[in-house]
Order: sequence, then C-alpha cells, then structure tokens
Amino acid sequence: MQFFNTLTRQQEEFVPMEPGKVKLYTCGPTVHDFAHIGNFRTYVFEDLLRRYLRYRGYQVTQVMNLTDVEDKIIRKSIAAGVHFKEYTKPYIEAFFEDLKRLNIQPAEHYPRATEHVDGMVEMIRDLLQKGIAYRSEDGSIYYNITKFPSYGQLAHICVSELVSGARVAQDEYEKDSACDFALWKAWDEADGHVYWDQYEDLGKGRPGWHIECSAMSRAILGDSFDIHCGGVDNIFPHHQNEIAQSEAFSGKKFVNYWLHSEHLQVESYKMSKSKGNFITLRDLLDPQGNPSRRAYDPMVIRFSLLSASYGSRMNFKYEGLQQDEKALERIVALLRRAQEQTAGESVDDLVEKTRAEFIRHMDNNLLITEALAALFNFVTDVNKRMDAGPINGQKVVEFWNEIDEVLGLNLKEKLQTGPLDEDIEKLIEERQAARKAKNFARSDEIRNQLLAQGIVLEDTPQGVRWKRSSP
RNA sequence: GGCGAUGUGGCCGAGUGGUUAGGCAACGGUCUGCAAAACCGUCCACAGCAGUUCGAUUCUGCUCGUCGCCUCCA
Repeated sequence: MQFFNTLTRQQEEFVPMEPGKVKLYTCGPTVHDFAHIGNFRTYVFEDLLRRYLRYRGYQVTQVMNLTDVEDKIIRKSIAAGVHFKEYTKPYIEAFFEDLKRLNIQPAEHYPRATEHVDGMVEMIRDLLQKGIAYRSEDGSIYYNITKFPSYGQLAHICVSELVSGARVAQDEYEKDSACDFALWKAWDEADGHVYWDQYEDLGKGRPGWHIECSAMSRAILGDSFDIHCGGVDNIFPHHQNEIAQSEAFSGKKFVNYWLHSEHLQVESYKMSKSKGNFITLRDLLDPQGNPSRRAYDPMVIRFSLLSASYGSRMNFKYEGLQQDEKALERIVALLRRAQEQTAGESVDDLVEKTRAEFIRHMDNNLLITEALAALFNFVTDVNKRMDAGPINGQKVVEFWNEIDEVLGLNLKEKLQTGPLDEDIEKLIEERQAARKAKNFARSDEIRNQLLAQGIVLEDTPQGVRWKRSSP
C-alpha cells in the first residue's frame, strides 16, 4: 500500500510502526458553526482511508479532535451573550449527526481541546524550560521557530523569505518574529469569560490553537504515530507548528505519513459566505436549502465526495450530484436483479478479478476513480452474464457488501424496499390483470398513479419489480 | 505584493515525445404493448500563444484562468 506523503512529496510504501496496527490522527472541526461540504470532503476522505486500512486487515486507532475554544468561538459566544461551552454545544451535536448521515464511521476518540489543557500546559512548560518558548511583554508565550532548524520543511517554505513577504506588519505583534506562534495567549478584555487561571506560572489566559493537536495526539496515540490527515490549508502553519512543538518536546519523530486532502470548490470558485456559494450538508438535505430546490440522498452526497480523488481539487456542482445519483442507481439495480437469482452460473471469476483490481488501485494512494471503474465493469459483466441465464446472485450481493465496507454507501439498505401498503399491492395486481387483458390504458394509468406516490414499476420476464424513486 | 500549486473531451480521471486509456453522465439503437432495467453503439480531449523536434497533450518560454499559503480556516 502506498500513500503520497506531504513531508517528502513522494508516494511511499506504507509501513506502520507496529505491524498490523495504524495510529491515525485526523484534524477535526472547529465547532463555531455547521460544517460545510468542503469540511465533509475531508472527513469522507479520512473515513475512506480508515475503512480501507481496516479492509486490508489493519487495526485502526483514529483520533479526531474537536476544537471547542478558539478566537471565532470566543468572539461569537460573547456576541451571543452565552458561555462558550453553551455556544458550541449545538454545533457539536450537529456535527455528530452529520457524520452519521454520511455514514462516516466513528473514530475511536473524539478529544476536545478544553479537556486537554493540562496536557498542553505540560508541553508549554517544557518548551519554556528548554528555552524554545519565550514570554512576551503582554504575558503571552510564543514558540521561537529559529530554535527548530527544519521549520518550514513540511510546506517547503523558506522561513526568511516568508517573513519578508508577509503582508501583516510585524510591529502589530508582541513576538520576536512574525512567524513565531502563540502557545499561550494572555487574557485580555476581548476574551471575556474565556480563560484559565489555575496555572500560576503561565498566568491567566488560554492555550494557542496549534498546541491542542500536539497535546491530544500525544495523550492518546503517544509521541509518535503513523498517519496524520487534514485539509491542505492546514499544512502551513498548523501542521508545521505541531511538528515543531511535538518534536521539540519529545525529541522523537512526530508523524511518519502526512496525508492532505485538497479543497472542494463550488462551481469552480472557492466556497465562501460572501460569494453566496457556501453549502452545508443540511442545505443539500433540505429542498429549500439549495438552488436546485430538491433534497439529495446523503449517500449520493457521500458518493460524490468520495468519487473524486482526494489529492486534487474537486469542483462541486449540483449537476454532478444528479449524475452521481444515476451512477449509484445503476449499482443498486444490479444488486436488486442479482438478489432475485439464487442458483445458477458462478460469478466467482468476476468477483476475484474485480477484487484484485479494486485492491490494486486502492493500494495506489487510494486511486478511487480506477477502483470504481473496476466496480462498474463488474456491473456490466454480471449483467451480461444474467442476460445469458441465471447466476448465483447471492455471491454478487455478498461481494458488494464486502466492498461496501470500504465505500460505506449502505447499498444493503437500498435493497430493503420494505413491505408495500395493501392498496398498493392491490393496484399492482389489478395492473397485472389489465396487462394480461391488454388493457394498456388502465395499466399505464396505474403505473403513473404509483409513480406519483414514489413507486417505480418495472416489468421483467420474471414478473413485476418495484422500487422507490429517489427523493 | 511575496512564495507555491494547478489547468486533459459534459464530469471524474490515467498516461505517453509518434499507436483508441478507463469509468460515469448524455445521446442513438436493440429489447419491451409502451416504459423501466439491461445490452450494443456514438461522443476522438489534453487552457492559449510561440519555440525545440521529422513529429508534442507529453520538453522550453510567455500569457491567461483557478486555487493555496503568507492572519483564523477541511
């Protein structure tokens, strides 16, 4: 299995620190608002990674942090006149609801920044003691990046150039260098009720943003772990700062593989509130929430986010969502058809060939487009075989359930169409009778009537098949 | 403004100095009472402009678009 490692800018063979086990840290949300679909692109990518690692036999320990104290949260909670923990609560709940709707597997740990302040303080004290951190005039504590020789390596940034090119005036800061970053921010009036004052040596204040990930990953995964993920915007400075803090503290290599997902754009432009193209998952699930005025199946959204390779920018379009919906239906139609065939020609050869291709491509830095292509070729091949005669359809369903452990599209659920109302059953029977009597006017009338109720009828040589239409 | 990415047919994408990548969607055909599903077929791209070369999507230069980082951000 190979991954593209941001640290080396190369695709590398994945070797875990401990055979058969993977320690994975994924940067989670800052819970000041509803997460948008760009955020979920990253979380879906991380979920795919996690599921695929498990599929390949690894035992995965995943940590996803929740940033529940930072500048925006403080500002918004004070503006709303509520305690910041009260302010973040509904967004935390919404986040977990959204994860569930997208069928993202729960991580093993969801630490919150506010629960790990002790751990952050321990690291800050150590860095102060080593002379890597310093206290500024206003009482804040900063990390001196010149004490970390490889600073800038992750982003391939030359620090001296960066400082001179920065568009923020250096004299706005209390720190020695524009790139030094806060470990501990001294309290000021704008922080209102948000402060920690039990650490007398640090003074009344709150932790800087970057230190939380260093402290939380250390607390749960240890000083070193295998994979760290996040969006590309985190490469610099956030992840670079994590490396600087953690490695200066422990003296060990922090992370072996850095995997970053590229951003999602909406209709070719950056998503932003001012442009009015800012989309949350909730907007897509609610017909009134988006310009195409319809609700989308969350699994279609998942498939859409999943089907573009994580390393390139994704262009999100409503039209694409409709196309992906059709593509998914093609798979579901195959399964529905195969499910009806219990005995017949073997499909083992197709299953084995497809599985091998799926693994070969997913092993190649999660090359999902090729992996999906192999699966769609499987759909065609199985359909052809079914056209020729009965097959062992159970094997097809079993294989898709296996693959769905990785894709997480809940295809199994789509097959459980559920019992129909009695009067609908009667209408279907009546239609069958009408067709037999060649009363096609009545037959089409019934079909249209049911379609209006969301029931799609298909006449097949084996009899009538029905399914529910998409939302 | 500084630094850095990226641009392949409607969409996702592999890849190469010269031979149709592939998948999805769309459209057409077959089948069907009509549909649906399925199958078959069609769609010959490489941002633009120069240059190198017998030949460039692939190499070089310039231009344009989009994006990222430099301040919080998946």
